[in-house]
Amino acid sequence: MARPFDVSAIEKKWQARWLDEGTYEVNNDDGRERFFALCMYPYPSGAAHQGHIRNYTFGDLVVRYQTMHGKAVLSPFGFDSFGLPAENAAIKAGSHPRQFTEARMAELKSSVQRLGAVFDWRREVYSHDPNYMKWAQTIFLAFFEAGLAYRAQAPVNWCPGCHTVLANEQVNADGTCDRSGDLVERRNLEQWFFKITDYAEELLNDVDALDWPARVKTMQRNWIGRSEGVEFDLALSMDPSRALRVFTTRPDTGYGVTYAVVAPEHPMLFDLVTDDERANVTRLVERAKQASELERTASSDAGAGLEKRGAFTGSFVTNPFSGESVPVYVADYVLGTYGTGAIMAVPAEDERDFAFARVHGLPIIRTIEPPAGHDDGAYSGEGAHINSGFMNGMDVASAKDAAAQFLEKNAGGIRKVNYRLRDWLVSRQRFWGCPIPIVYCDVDGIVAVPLDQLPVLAPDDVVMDQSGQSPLATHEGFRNTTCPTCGRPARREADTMDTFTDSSWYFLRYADPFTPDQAFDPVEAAKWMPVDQYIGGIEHAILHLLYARFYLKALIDIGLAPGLPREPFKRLFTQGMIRLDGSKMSKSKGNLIAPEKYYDNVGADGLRLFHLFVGPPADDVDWTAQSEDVIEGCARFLDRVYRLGHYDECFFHDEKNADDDEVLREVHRTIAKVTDGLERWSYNTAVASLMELLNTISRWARRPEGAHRETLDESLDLMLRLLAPMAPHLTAEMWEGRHPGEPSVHATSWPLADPVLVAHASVVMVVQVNGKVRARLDVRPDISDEDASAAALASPDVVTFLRGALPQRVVARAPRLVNIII
RNA sequence: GCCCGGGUGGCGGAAUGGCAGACGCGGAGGACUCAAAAUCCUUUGCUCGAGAGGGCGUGCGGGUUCGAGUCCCGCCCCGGGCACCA
Repeated sequence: MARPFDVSAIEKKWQARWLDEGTYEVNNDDGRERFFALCMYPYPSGAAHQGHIRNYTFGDLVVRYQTMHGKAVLSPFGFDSFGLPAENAAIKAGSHPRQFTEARMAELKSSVQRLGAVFDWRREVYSHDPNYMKWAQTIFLAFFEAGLAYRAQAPVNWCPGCHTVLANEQVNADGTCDRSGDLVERRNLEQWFFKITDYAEELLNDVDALDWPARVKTMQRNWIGRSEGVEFDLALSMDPSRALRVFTTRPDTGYGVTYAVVAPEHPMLFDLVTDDERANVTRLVERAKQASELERTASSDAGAGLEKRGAFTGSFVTNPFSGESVPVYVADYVLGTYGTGAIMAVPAEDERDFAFARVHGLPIIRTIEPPAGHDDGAYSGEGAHINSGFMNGMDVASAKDAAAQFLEKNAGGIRKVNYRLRDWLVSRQRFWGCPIPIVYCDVDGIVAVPLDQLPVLAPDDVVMDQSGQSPLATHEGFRNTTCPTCGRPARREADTMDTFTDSSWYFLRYADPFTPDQAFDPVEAAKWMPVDQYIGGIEHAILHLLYARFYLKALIDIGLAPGLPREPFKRLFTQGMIRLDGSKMSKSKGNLIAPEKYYDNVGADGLRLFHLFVGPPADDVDWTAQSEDVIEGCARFLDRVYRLGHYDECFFHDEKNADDDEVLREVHRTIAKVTDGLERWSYNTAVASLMELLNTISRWARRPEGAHRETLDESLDLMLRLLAPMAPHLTAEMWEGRHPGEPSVHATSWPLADPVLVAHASVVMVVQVNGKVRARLDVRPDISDEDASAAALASPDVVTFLRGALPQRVVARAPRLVNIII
């Protein structure tokens, strides 16, 4: 489309100026009120895609808006530059992931600059910068010192597609890899973990106070999964001196325990198995070991396959409530990693136990009277206890308490809180990540690399063959070293850290990237933290946001971040994703609509306006054939702003009159609406009210009788200031033309609505008869209910409509409405 | 199965319990033009009516209220998250 101004020239001019003049650089000693605005650390996948554009459009609006409020706004940029795609691409191309990554970084950087998003580029940080790695490794070692990083053998998730282990958080519910979609395998490996479970309680409690979207908070709470219950002993019937320890959240249903179950991984399992049952049990355990999570959880509902998936051990334990002997089974529906890895089974009140009991012909004893009409299945709701000795008649809560006391007295019971959250597995058998700075010595064991030898950098000549072994393990020059403690030959750790470790503290480095001798100076970081507004995708609702919260708490506790707030992100906004044909638009799906094609035509301002206007920022956007038209519509709006600003077809008169005043009032109402819209993330309506204002001003100034020139200028200036955070290039250019030699529009303050002007001189009052609109009257905004009713009843339309009928009742809500009931 | 969202014109979407459909896209008609593009103007929920005007309309069924897209109860459908966590 033909544009009335040179889009490219204007945009290039201002982008260069913001960059060259360091307009959006802020120093840590800035005296203004501070605001930390942050978009999530992007993975450099190449030129920005629409998701990035959306993210930085919102982020840049916040930066410019808060700056216009007189604040020192920290707006940093950097790259989450380690990661698998670069390594895989490098393997394919026979190059080094660094080359690949840095080329993609340059592309992404140039396309966010092309959008006109402004940053303090002096603070740029990227994960594979040796200077960043040094501090990443220092933090790892500090965690190690403090016992927060440890090495353990554990059944872990192995992704055959990614050739590495994954954290629990990276495995989907169906047992597939979050990244590659491959079915994840279980392997028993020795790996590094971070003790995030130490923080489960605090991570859960602190969620409450966060100004985050409710659903993200819920997802975090669910992921942590706190449950209160009792851990106690089930004594072996044959040998009461030994016991099976179990955890339950429903001790009140103890009289209904008709069997017990241990997980296939349970350490006591083979003590319990009798000779007769050994073959069956072994078969089940072998199968469970090899089964993927998917297979193990697949047929959960129907009850199909349950028979195969459980076996009698031959042993019995005593139900401490009833004193009866009940059989012990092994079944893979019980997890080795949760609670004690063993449960008391109550089929009447637990669906899973019920399904298993049905298949294996185990007795079912109700301990809670189900409500009338309940089928014969498990009932886990409220109700009075039956068949429960001392608990008969009690409700669930009091029975739980009574049962807990009973178990404390008679079965070694203790009340316990369990969490679903597991420790964070951070080892990755890949090359393109930050090496774990550890050395293994036959004499001294696991030894930290001395701080003055950091960073540990991977050599460049490593073969990345995806054999499943860490690429670094095959590089003898890297692998062989000497023990820092005893000097004898030793071997380096060959795994790298999960890249989520990099994104767990980058915001702290942003706050103080200048300190040479530590990751960040806590005094400097405290000046900016917490992040006032964090913006990113919903896909990070659990992983990144949970890890980063953990990191900050841990850093404070081990003394690396004294004085910092314990939560990193005060406010979070999660933008909707962009979909094309129903699926998420992403590089990996290959369904990108590149922003470049719009830059030359509608320009960055037009594209930004589209993302602001197309719908609520939190909602997903469906990219359709219509999107192109809407983008053009946004550009058309900017063209009209430009033409009006140059008085195309405008006429003028000298004496200010009531029409002119009314337009100025509309301008002030728009200030109020736009401000409100920007504050509550209703960007689409903020843009809409500016469009409306443009229509109003434009119609007024182009009437033959014309507009008052000074009022028009005042209105245009205010409109440009409101539009400045949304369409920064055009508004900067127009402002410069209208105010040569004065500070830029972005250096002006955010307009304040004058409450006197916002108030309406007269308002339209609706008159209803029986709830239907029958008349509209102009009234003063401060009209009383009585006067409003009188005016309504006197209005000719109403009189005609009533035709003498007598009002039964008149409801007045002055000045908005009067409803006459007949 | 459980927990969140959501369901409004042809489309994206607006609406502190008070004029449903702001704003934009698309459509129709018109002005300008030799013509087109661009621009501007008018119009645009459905329906009955020549018109004035009327009726109906926010997934479905009830309810509260003078008044419900909005609140309550019961459903249906769509999207997302979680799902043997004892």
